[in-house]
Amino acid sequence: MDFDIEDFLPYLLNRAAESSSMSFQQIYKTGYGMLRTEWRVLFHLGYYHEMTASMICQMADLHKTKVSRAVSALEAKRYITRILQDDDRRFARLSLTDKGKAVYDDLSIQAARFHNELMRDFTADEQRIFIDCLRRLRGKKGLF
Amino acid sequence: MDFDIEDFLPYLLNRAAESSSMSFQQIYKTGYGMLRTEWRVLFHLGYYHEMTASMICQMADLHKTKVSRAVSALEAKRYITRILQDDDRRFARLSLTDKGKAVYDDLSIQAARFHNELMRDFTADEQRIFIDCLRRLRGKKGLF
DNA sequence: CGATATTAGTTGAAAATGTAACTATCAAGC
DNA sequence: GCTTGATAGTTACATTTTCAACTAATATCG
Repeated sequence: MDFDIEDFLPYLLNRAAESSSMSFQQIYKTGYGMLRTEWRVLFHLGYYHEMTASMICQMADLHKTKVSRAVSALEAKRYITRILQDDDRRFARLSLTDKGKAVYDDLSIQAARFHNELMRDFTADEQRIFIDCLRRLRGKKGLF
Repeated sequence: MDFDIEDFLPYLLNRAAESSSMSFQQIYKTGYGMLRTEWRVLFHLGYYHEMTASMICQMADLHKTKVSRAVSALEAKRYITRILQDDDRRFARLSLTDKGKAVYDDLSIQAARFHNELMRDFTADEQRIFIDCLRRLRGKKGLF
């Protein structure tokens, strides 16, 4: 039950997350002037094709104000469009423009390469367990 | 080489990190009015007893401005003291006050409990591999 | 139908962070 | 000892994030 600073899970996770995110950030930041949240929104739309802002909030664990601002920024860059849903005009269906799709295509290839690069040092078993642990952890909330 | 959004490592790491950090944040935030960086600085000092700000920067992967501000905040709360080093007055040796030590003692117990709670669902093997992967990842930089 | 409650999303102000320029102290070379 | 160059840490300013209040549209209940 002793506290070992170097093994404290939230700390380890944060450092690993920051370290990997900062590296990859170079690509979408210098390449396309996007912030992390914008990249997140973009790849959700690239992957799931059409979503509302609140769906993105839920799936990506992002606050609605962050998504709202990211969506505005992406719209200003002409990477996405919003179309108000006719039967419920509170919703806006978001999707990528051709330009946004091209950016997604480029970045998703680089993301896959980056991911594989990060994983390269791990054995297949390690990779499987690692990813599995992360997924199981992701959903855990409100323990304390 | 396909891009699977749900397995993209930086994304998984970020969500797991955020999820666990937000939970634990409740404790030091509501209990002691600290921010995440302050908690990080505090536990480094509690664990390593005496450090300079730049040592903390290095070990905790924190920018010096963040540490500088956290140190000021902790000092204002009377959790730490700084003593200028006599032979090199650029350095300040940071250490916990009794009050700070008490806070650390409390929080480190809760941190250990929290950590174990998070780990509980994993087998011993999974835990070992998981932690090991995180540690190995933490150091990786500048791949891209 | 009309009042109230929800839900989607936006906006403004305050807090936090990142960047870059700064001060202060020490080290090295001449 | 004086100039130049590092290093520790701070501060000012711009960007980003967070929090709370807000608008607009729909749902619910009498």
